[in-house]
Amino acid sequence: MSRYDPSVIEPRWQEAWDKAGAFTAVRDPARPKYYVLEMFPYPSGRIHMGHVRNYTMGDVVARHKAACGYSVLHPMGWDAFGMPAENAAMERGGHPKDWTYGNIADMKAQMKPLGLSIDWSREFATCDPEYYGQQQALFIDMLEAGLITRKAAVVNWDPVDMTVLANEQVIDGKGWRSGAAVERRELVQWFFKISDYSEELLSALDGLKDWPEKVRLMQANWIGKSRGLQFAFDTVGAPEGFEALEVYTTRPDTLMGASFAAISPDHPLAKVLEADPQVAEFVARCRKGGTSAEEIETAEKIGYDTGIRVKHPLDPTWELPVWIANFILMDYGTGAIFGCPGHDQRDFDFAAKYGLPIKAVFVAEGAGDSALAEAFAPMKSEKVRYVRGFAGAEVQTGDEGVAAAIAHAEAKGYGQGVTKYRLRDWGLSRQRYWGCPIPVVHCATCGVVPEKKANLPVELPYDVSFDKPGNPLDRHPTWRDVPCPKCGAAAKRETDTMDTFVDSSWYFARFTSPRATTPTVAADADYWMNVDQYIGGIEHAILHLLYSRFFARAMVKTGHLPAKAAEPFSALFTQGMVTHEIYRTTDPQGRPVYHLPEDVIRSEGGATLKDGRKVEVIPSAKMSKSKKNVVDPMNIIASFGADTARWFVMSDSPPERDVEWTSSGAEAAFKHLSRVWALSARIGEMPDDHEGEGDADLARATAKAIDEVSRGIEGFAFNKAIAGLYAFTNTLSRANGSTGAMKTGIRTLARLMSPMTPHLAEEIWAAHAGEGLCAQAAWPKADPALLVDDTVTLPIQINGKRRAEISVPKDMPASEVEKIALADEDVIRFLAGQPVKKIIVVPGRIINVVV
RNA sequence: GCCCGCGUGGUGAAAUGGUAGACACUGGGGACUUAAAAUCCCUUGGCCGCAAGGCCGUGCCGGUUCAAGUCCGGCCGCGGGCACCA
Repeated sequence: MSRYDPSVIEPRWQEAWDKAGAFTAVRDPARPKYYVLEMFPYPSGRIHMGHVRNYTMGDVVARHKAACGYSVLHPMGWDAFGMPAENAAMERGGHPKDWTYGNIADMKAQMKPLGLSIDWSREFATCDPEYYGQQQALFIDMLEAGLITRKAAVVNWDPVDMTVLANEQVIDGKGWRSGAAVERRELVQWFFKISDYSEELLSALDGLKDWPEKVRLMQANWIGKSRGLQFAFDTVGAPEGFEALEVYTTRPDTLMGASFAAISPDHPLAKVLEADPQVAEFVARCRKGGTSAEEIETAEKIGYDTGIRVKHPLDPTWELPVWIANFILMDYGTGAIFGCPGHDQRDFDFAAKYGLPIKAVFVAEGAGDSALAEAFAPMKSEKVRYVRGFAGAEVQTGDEGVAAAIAHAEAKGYGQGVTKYRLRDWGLSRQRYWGCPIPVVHCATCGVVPEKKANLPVELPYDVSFDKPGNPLDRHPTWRDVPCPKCGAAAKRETDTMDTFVDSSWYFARFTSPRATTPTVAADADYWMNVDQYIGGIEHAILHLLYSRFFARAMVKTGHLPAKAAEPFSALFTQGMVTHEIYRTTDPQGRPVYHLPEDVIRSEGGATLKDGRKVEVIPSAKMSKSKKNVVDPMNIIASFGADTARWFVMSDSPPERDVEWTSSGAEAAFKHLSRVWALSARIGEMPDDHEGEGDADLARATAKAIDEVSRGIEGFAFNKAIAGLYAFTNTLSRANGSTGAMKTGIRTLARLMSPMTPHLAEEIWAAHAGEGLCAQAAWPKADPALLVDDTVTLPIQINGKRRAEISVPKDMPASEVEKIALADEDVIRFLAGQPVKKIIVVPGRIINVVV
């Protein structure tokens, strides 16, 4: 008997599939279609275990659906623009384009041996001019449809390198290269008007039944719909034009607890006050640090008393001071608030720091003894007492209290109920080279002019240098100087490029007609859209998926997608991440340096580098290029083959859960596949006339395996499907059935394993006279009659503790079961003559005797 | 800081509110072998017990229920996202 040798088997079958065109997606109106897509990779150059897990999952689904008779589209491409290519150019020289295409070639060479059922004829990279040219066409259509606008936005500014930084490049408030303190600076940029779709993107979440609940919840919170009160304070001592100060609050029920008003450092009033050098200095202090929400909200709260006062809307004699505060965001509401330290933690922290009054409006029952509460008159309520309130208003809490307060304001005429969304417009401008050029020209006379579609793609120039920080397009000698497309006068091309999220917001649509000279083709988009199953990491739960939902709507509006594709992903599965320990040392400047697992020697007590230096081990976290905690699946494939790698990543851990990568399981997976190989060979050597015994049991086990594996795959419980395959393999290898029954068993096993281990499955299929390619054979069906056992074993509990069990025919009436249970000798022993109060019989499940 | 999730043996895990630990990994014991590897068999949550068997056990504290890993309330710990990482 020959040894299981994947290095011989796997290339053979990959060639056979190629030859048969087994995975070429065909638009076949006679068959139902199925579009399965895994989030496409960034071409870092190396695939890692997260990729293997992601693509194997998609491949299992694709192969299973194909076997079930669907016309399957399972494409692959490259999310190829982005900062790492520019960083590589800066660090190692070379060109981002060469680096990227080199990486694509390397990664594709690593993916091919995995034996994925991908239609490679549809492959593209987002940095292909044929792709981004169509993206530029979409941009122009969206601009004309009013979906794009220009406005000022804050960016991270590195004052030494004189360049814009990504949040990732801001470390502890400092630029990653220069080390200079980062500032927030305003820049005029392009925006997609995604906020126009806030309500629709929110309400349509309800229809996404096959999305994980948590992703819908995260998106809903991100969109952040709130109902609140907008009203104007009358000001005292404010500059001209600021006689009123508009504020928005989601807690108008706490209006009587107001102790100050505060405005954002970016508020128009603050800008006027900046004429005062003291204010200017304070505002400059507020601008220190990066733009990320985390940084802004965890920064120490600082404030500046402007000396301006506002009158409380319910009592004109009651004046509140107006502060400028760094924690007020201009992006949300009106950029101005009233502070109620009694009911808001941030306001409380601020008031405590600056000695502002803290007033409670609601006081919990039982807390009434505090000096604070006693100062006010008690009010009626179950849970709270209203201390200071609106004249004549009933005391209410929560949403009802907010609604009552809004109604009160509207009746009295000092404010209106307003619905706001936290969702901001999507800023797409990036001051970087390696992205899709924004196809517009700035003309002194015509203003902003879109490029003519005939001139697309606006291609990136190759002759650029990365020896200076900043965007090389900005200083390119000729690329930016072009005639105005409208008047022909000398004009300048936009040098900002698009956010890479734009590239990934429509690639799924492009896969339906990847070579077309328009972004999409109606017949193809109509047939293939929507994506029936989208698979990717939970880290994309908000941004990528929300942007894609917006883009699909924009493409419907501009005629590039059918209306049904407004929600582009019918079903979503978010796989868990593959995690790994992180290995860190520090450089002489005290900055962290990370090390690849393959460069680290891990031992019982700790870890060292090969040169003996000690390495700090940080607990397992998401595999990321920046932390270098990535493992190379190529080593596993080289030693054990792709089927082992695929089997290993699909077994054990449920796919939605994070899994820590360990090397121990790989060998075990290989051993198991070798056992299956040996089993297949043994059955192949059985004499044709062997009669054996237990064929009926074997048929039952086969049916059970088909059922378990099918349900496992359909329910995204691949680990359970594999558990079923282990059980069936064990049964089959211990069985002594007739030759015919054994062959049926091993053929079924091959068919059931084929989504996970397609090469081994083909080999076994061929050895046991399966017709054609296993990859193109129909999925087996379980005989339902064989799935039900005639007798069931029922546990008997006494007061909820399991004490005995009985075996009864599966359809025995409950009254009979009860009698048998009470006659059981273990039950009699445990009851010890106590009278039975109650007996619960759950048919086919359990019996509980209560005494 | 805000939003979301997760927590079960030595390990990965399983369990429509109904026998907790299926299926594996590791460990232990055995068979085969001159020996080792490979392979096969048994065993493997903890404690008590010669055994039969018993008690305890799903991060912690409480609650609902005939019955809770599962439902509810409160904590603790860990992880993901936070709009210019992809």
